[in-house]
Parts: sequence; structure tokens; C-alpha cells
Amino acid sequence: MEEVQRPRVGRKRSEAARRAILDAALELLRLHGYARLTTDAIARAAGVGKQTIYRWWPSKAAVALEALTELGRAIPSPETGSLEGDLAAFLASTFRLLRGPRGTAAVLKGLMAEAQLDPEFARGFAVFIASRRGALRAILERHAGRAEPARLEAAVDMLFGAMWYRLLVGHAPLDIAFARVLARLSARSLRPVRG
Amino acid sequence: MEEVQRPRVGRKRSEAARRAILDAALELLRLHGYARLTTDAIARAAGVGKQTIYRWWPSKAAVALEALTELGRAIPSPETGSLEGDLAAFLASTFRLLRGPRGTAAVLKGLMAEAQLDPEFARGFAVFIASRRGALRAILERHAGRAEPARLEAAVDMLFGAMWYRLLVGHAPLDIAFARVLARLSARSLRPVRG
Amino acid sequence: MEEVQRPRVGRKRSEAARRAILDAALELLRLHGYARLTTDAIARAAGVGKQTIYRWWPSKAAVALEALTELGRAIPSPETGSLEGDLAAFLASTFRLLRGPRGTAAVLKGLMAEAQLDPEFARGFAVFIASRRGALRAILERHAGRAEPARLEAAVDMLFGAMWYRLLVGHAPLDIAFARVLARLSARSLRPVRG
Amino acid sequence: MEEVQRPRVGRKRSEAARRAILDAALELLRLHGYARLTTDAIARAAGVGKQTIYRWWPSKAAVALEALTELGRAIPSPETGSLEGDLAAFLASTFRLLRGPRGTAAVLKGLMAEAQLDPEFARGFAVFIASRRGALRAILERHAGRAEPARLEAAVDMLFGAMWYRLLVGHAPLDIAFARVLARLSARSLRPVRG
DNA sequence: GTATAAGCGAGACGGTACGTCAAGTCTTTTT
DNA sequence: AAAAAGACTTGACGTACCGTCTCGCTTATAC
Repeated sequence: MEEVQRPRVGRKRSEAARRAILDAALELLRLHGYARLTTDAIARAAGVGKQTIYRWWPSKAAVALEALTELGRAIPSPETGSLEGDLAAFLASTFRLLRGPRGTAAVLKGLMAEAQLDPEFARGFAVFIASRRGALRAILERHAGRAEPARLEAAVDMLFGAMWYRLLVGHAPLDIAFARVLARLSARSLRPVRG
Repeated sequence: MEEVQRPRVGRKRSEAARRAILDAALELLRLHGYARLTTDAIARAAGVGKQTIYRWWPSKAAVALEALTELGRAIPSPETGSLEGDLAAFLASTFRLLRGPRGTAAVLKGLMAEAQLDPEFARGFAVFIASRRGALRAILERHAGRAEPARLEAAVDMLFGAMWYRLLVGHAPLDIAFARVLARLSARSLRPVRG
Repeated sequence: MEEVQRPRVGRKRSEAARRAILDAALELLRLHGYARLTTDAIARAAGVGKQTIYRWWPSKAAVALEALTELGRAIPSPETGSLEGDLAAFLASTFRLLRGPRGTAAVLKGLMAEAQLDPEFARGFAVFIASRRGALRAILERHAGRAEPARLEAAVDMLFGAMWYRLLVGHAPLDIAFARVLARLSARSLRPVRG
Repeated sequence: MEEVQRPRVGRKRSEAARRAILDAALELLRLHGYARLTTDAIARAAGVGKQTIYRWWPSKAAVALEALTELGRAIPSPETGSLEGDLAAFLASTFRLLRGPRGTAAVLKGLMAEAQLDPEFARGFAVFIASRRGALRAILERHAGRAEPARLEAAVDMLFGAMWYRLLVGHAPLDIAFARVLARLSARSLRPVRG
């Protein structure tokens, strides 16, 4: 079921405008946080008409999501030889990105909020979440592939859940130590019962 | 450090208005969800002036939070004799409340969203979260009190984190089966390594 | 038809409160003008409950009106021997009061505005206006009593009208010179046609 | 001093919206009077967003003023050959407009009130007043041009003053008879002393 | 090479909700 | 019973953003 590719007529989408919008969105997010991000402000900062944003994205949240996806493209899936080691490395580099300079944590929090308020956006956000889950699930399967699927799923929920929970509530930091403890607990919970 | 108890003069806060506001808020949340909850609507439904809401609560989120706190007052902390059993029971009754008739899940999601957008509210919300954490922490300490504190904290984060994660993302249900798997994994991760 | 004087029971109306209210009202009018006068502010400044104001006056405009009436009690009706002279003297002292230190002009303007917006108050205000008209009318009748009543009425309208018009529109000052010109024109318009 | 005519970009002001707003304002004024006119009601009746009103007018009073100015565009300046005749005709047609079907009198009263309460609006209102004064002044100058300017000004104040005074206080009607008396008194007061 | 189709920056538009202000009323305690 | 204090309902205010709709241009293909 190919996409119909009829060679369209008229002016082409401006890559310059697209970049300017994404960059402006990230910049504004970094400066003021998601709550104070407005479509008007993005348009103004990007030197772009509001319609140009709405032509290509359904909402400001979608813009932020795309901007973010670009950033978070490559978190490496390391190979240390042990489940605990791989998990610790994966979580540590994820947490490091969140503490990064681009206000990534703020953006993620804002997107999760938006997903609660806008069901349309929630669907797009779920795709993003699923792709991250896939990466973590792959690590678990590499070392504990014989465990029941429900347990693997639950383990993923517990790891990413713990991350999001700290991210959203802010009661404790997402640091290396936390990455290590999570890895340790998770590895212990999944290992075969009998040595 | 006594609370100054100067016997106030003038008309007293109307308990009737307070109740009407909280009830109206819960009712509207149940009917339309948090995203469509407005201060005007609460005031109208409660037969109350908007100002009366703003006099006592800083935002509609604070109203919803208070309404919710009343509801969630008593989730029992069971005693089954084992860590896994207690966890499974606690999680199961928590999940049951979330599936309950008052749209509790929707309210919680909305509140978490609000906390991301309004730092002022985030502080109040954190108190609510902390009280729930305390209940779960108590169960863990009863059976695994000798574990390092950081591990207990992380275990709480993983359990409630997993719950919130499913609640917010909606990729899988919060059912009894999930409660059991979480309890199992958590118990295994905390038990002493050697029998 | 005597007023029934049944010796009322309970606490008596506090003259101190009455004075405090009128004084506070005048002071606030002088400071901020009528537009920014609020019942709350009067009550606060007078150290009085709002209800005490509403118990005795129907609106803040009525308070201002009473305060004003006290001030404007005695504008002398002079006797110079000529119509023109009497008019000039009467207008000059009226204008002088308006330029006085108590913000009288501002109060009058505010009351006229209120009368346009509140029919209830308009009635009370009309009484005040009528009493001023009476004073001016008396002067005219003293010297031009044989003129048709309609002309005397019209002359009063033209004199007070001119005053109010300048007061309300503010396009020109209410000074001695204006008082003299008005007196001159009015006297000429009313004198018998033939010497 | 040319008006800078930079050829504006973006969507143009909607004449349809402008008309709808002015028409709605007049209609509401006619129905309910100025005191009960609200920006919300105008917007609703005109099928327009409130912001569209605030974008082009600083207040509801400015809307009413513009609506009114359109109405009162043409009161004829008649030529009867005599000062008294011209004045009588001018005043009579002015009064007739005020009694007209569009609630003009009510609007004018409301605007004068507003001018007392809002200094910003007072400036705009003064322009309107000045234009009316100009028309009357022209008639006076045609027949009594040699009189001192201060007397002409005062005569204008007395005529329009009398009109506004009756309009605002409402103690007597603005009818033909009043127009005639005003014209008579005014003409007599300005004629040369000696035939 | 000229019609036709889209994209673009700008900005006005119809709406919804916000949080504030003041008006006038009602309730509690004190005098 | 009146007073001070202050909470109450009501209703309008002016602002902030939302997402849509023109306007006058600027590119691109298509004829």
C-alpha cells in the first residue's frame, strides 16, 4: 500500500522554516519551560507565520516532541556482559541526557503533561514512549530472555516508571547512584531462582 | 511554637460552600475530565461565587487535590505475613481505587499534569505524593528493614513509578495481574541473597 | 402629623461613625477622585464596617452627595443693587468654591456621572440641583421679576448650564472673568427692550 | 506632514466586524441604556470576539462615541437671515435628534458620564464636543462677528450648556419652545447696545 | 513564458478561560 | 440593636492564547 507520490505542484516546504521553528521551540523551552511556551512566541522567535506551524504540526506539543526526538536519537545500548552492567550503563546515559544543557528534562515533563490534557497528542507521545521501551526491552531480553513476557514488561515499567516518577515529582535526583541501584534491584528480581 | 489562635471576628468560612465546591469539582471531573474543568464551571455547579474559590484555593488544581485527598484517605495497609503478599494486596487495592467510579484515575493524571505546569501547585502535590510513599515504605520496612535505605527508596520509586507510568502513558492496564507481578519482582529484588 | 418618637431600643446610631464616613469619603475624593472611590475604601479609611454605610445610605454616591451638601451650605446671595452685579458675585463665589481645596469640582463631576448611571441616585441628586436653582432664580426674580417665567427658567438653565458644561467638559476655566461675562450677557438678555 | 502610508502586511481590518460592532452597540444602547452596556454583550450581539473590540477601541465608551458621531454627522446649519432664527433652527434640529428613535439622548448622557470617570476617554469626547461647538460658533460669528471673542465663547457655553444641563438633570424637556427661548435670549444678549 | 498551485510572513478574527475588582448582602462576635 | 469584621454571590472587566482565516508575496511546476 504505497503512499501516492504524485509530484506536487507549488512552492516546496521550506526547510529553513522547519529548522527555525524547531530551534526556536527548544530555545524557548530552555529559557522559560514548557508551561510558558506559546505558539505565538515560537512563531515570533522563528520569524515565521503561525500558520506555517499549524500547517505541519497539529500543536505546539508536537513541535516540542519532534524537537526532542531529534535530540534523543542515540542513547547507546551498551554491552558490558552482564544484565546489571548493561542496565546501569543504559540508565546512566539516559539520566545524563536529562540533566543536559537543552532543558531536556523540562521538555519531557511538559510533554507528559500535554499528553494528559490532549488525547490527540497522547497518541503521538505513546509512539515516542514505545520506542524507548523497545530499547530497554532489548537489553532485558538479551540477558533474561527466558523470563515470562509479563515479567519483562513489568521490569521495563518499573525502570522507566521509576525514572519518570522522579522526573515528574522531583523528590529525588536522577543520578548515577540511582542508575546503579535500579540496575541492581532489577537484575536481582529477574535472575533465575536457583543458582 | 504555638499556632496563634486569636479568636477571629467576622463571618466564618462557610463549610457549606467548601463542601459544595469540592463536591462540584469531583462531579465535574467525573463527567468531563480534568482538561475540561474550569473554575467558572465549578463555581456555577456549586452555586458559589468564583471569588470564594480563589479566596481559599490558589487554583482549580488545588481544589481537585483536596477533593482527591479526602477520597484516598484510607487505603488499608494489609498484613498477610509475607512481603510479596502485603505488596500485592496494597497495590491491588490502590489499583482498584483508580478504576473506581469517581474518575479517580483521570483526576490523578490531571493533577500530575498540573504539577508540571505550575510550580506553586507542584509543592502541594509533592506533599500528597510523599504521604502515599510513606505508606508503601512502611510495608517494605516491615519485611526488609535491614536493606540499605537507598534500596528501599528505589523500590518505592519502582513500584509507584510503574503505577504512574502505566497510568500516565496508558500502554497497559492497572489490574490484579500487574499488582502480583510487581509484588513478586519487588520481593525478589529485596530478599537476602543467601537463604 | 408628628413623627412617632417611640424611644428606640438598642444601641443608637453612632454619630462618630457618621462623621468618620463623611470625612473619609471627602478625603478619598480629594486624593483619588470619584472614579476610584470604593465603598470598601471608605469603610476601611473610616474604621467602619461596610454594612454601617449601607444601613444609612443607599450607595456611595449618596454619601458623597451628603458630604458635599454640607460643604456647599452657604454660598451667599449678595445684594449689589444691580442684576449684573448680583449675578457676577453669586457666580464668582460659586466658582471659587469649586476651585477650593476639597476637590469639590471632582466630587460634583462624579456625582453628575453617577446620576446618569443610577436612576435611583438621580432623584436625590435632582433635589440638590433644585435647591441651587432656587437660589439663582431668587436673584433673577429680584431684578427681573416681570419677565416671563419661561425666560427666567431658561436664564437659570443658561447660567448653571454654562457652569456645568465647562466643569464637565473642561475646555475652559471657571474663573472670575467667566463669571463676569455670564453676568453681563444674562443681564442684557433679560432687561426690558426699551429703556 | 504626510501620513506615513506604509503598505501594511497581513490580514486587513474587517469592515464587516467594525459595522457589526457599531450596530450592535447602538442597538443595545437603544434597548437597555448606557449603564447596562457591557463589552461582552456587544461582542456577543455582534458575533465578534471581545478582543476584536479591544483591538480597535480603548473602551466601550469609545465604541459608543464612534457610533454616535456617525449618527450626528449632519445637523444642518440653516440660513434664515437673522441670528435668532438661525439659532432657533439649529437648536430645534439638535433637540429633535436627541428625541430621535436611536436613544441618542441616553447615549450622550452615558458618554458624558464616562468622560467624568475615564480621563483617557475624556480626551476623545472633548474632540466630539469641540466639533459641535465649532458649528454653533460659526452661526454666532456670522451675525455677531464683531462681539468680543470671550462673549461669543460664553454664548456658546450658555447655549450648549443649557442643553446639556437639561439633558443630564432632566428637570425640563428639550422642546421647540425651549429652543425658541434660548435663541431669543441669546440673540438679545449679543446684539449691539444701541440700534 | 505564462498560468496555476502551493507555501510563506504577517496579523486580524471568533472563541474560551483566566484571575481580579467592586458592589451590595449576610453572618458572627463585640459593645 | 447597632457596630466592626469579614465571608458571601454576582457580574463585568481586560488579558492571554488558542487555532483559523485572509492578505499580498514568493517560489515552483505545468501547460
